[in-house]
Amino acid sequence: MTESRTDRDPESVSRFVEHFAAQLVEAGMARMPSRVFAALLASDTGTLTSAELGEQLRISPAAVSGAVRYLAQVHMVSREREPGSRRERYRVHSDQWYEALTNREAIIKRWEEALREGVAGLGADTPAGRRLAETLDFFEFIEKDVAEMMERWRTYREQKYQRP
Amino acid sequence: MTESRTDRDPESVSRFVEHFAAQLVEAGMARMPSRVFAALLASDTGTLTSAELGEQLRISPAAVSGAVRYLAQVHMVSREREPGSRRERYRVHSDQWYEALTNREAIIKRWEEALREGVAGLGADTPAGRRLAETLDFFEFIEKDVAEMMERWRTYREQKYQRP
DNA sequence: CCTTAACTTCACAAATTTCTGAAAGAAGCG
DNA sequence: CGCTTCTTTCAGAAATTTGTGAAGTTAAGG
Repeated sequence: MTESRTDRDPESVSRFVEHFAAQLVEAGMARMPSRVFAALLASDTGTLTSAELGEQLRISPAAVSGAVRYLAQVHMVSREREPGSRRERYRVHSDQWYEALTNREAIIKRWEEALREGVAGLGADTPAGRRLAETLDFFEFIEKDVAEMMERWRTYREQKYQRP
Repeated sequence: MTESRTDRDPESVSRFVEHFAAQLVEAGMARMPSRVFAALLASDTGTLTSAELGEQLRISPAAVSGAVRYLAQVHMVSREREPGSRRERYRVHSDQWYEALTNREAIIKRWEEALREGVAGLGADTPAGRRLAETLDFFEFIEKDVAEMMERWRTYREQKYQRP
């Protein structure tokens, strides 16, 4: 007998969720957001309600709330309201995943700003100032290049998955 | 009167160090490694001894040791022994900076592995399995592209700074 | 309107991380 | 070889972070 979509092996799901979340944690993301994101990735529809997340991950509504607030802020998850209900659903779009990566831009921008101030403060003609300037140069270079890379990915993806 | 290289305005140095370190912390790096790295970036020669770091940042030798152990592990700093001394010097090469970024490869590799297992466990023909597969596809794509990007940077840099 | 389901916020307890001082461990130099 | 200087390790105190229960807020549905 073939399994319906709703009773997929919870064991397999949980194994993936915890394993993938562990990798995200190792990369610096907090635990609850990592677990919630992984659970959404592994869901059938790409959406889960707050209650489903709490039950599946064995965490309190408060923990779900905190995790989702963070994920929404960095654009890895979006929130939807089911019409005619007070349930909220959280959704992962497969393409938000890399938009989130692009959002590293904001971080890099601040690094660049700090470096610029450093060059000014220490003097562009000092050894340290030159080092900072070259570092800044590197960030400016990759920033531009990353944008182009994302463009290439979009092209590749549209062509491969026939879905703009 | 013009300042010698050794008595640059400590105020400016400190301002840059703490400001830049704060940005690194925000990006997920621990505080001491962030401060130590920033101090090295802002040093004249790109090298500092353990004692100099401790004094400048007002931290214990133990803290320096821990921070440097981490930085060396992720290849953001290398250790050198001054010949004929038991002093150790820590150095930041301007090009280790981006080699460290490349080291993100290791992290991405583990993500890919976890995703592959997920696809296998959930079934490549399920909605969730397809979502994971596309995410995996994305990582494989950018992994290749990042390598090429670093190559372009090296070329650009050599040409601009006349220093292979 | 009032009730009730659902999410959020808040204060706190628990767990974890961070940094230090003290002691132990290398390595130059006489 | 032993003294001295520098670095590392380790146990623990202090600070921070994390997750919870409980109270508070919002909005659907009668």
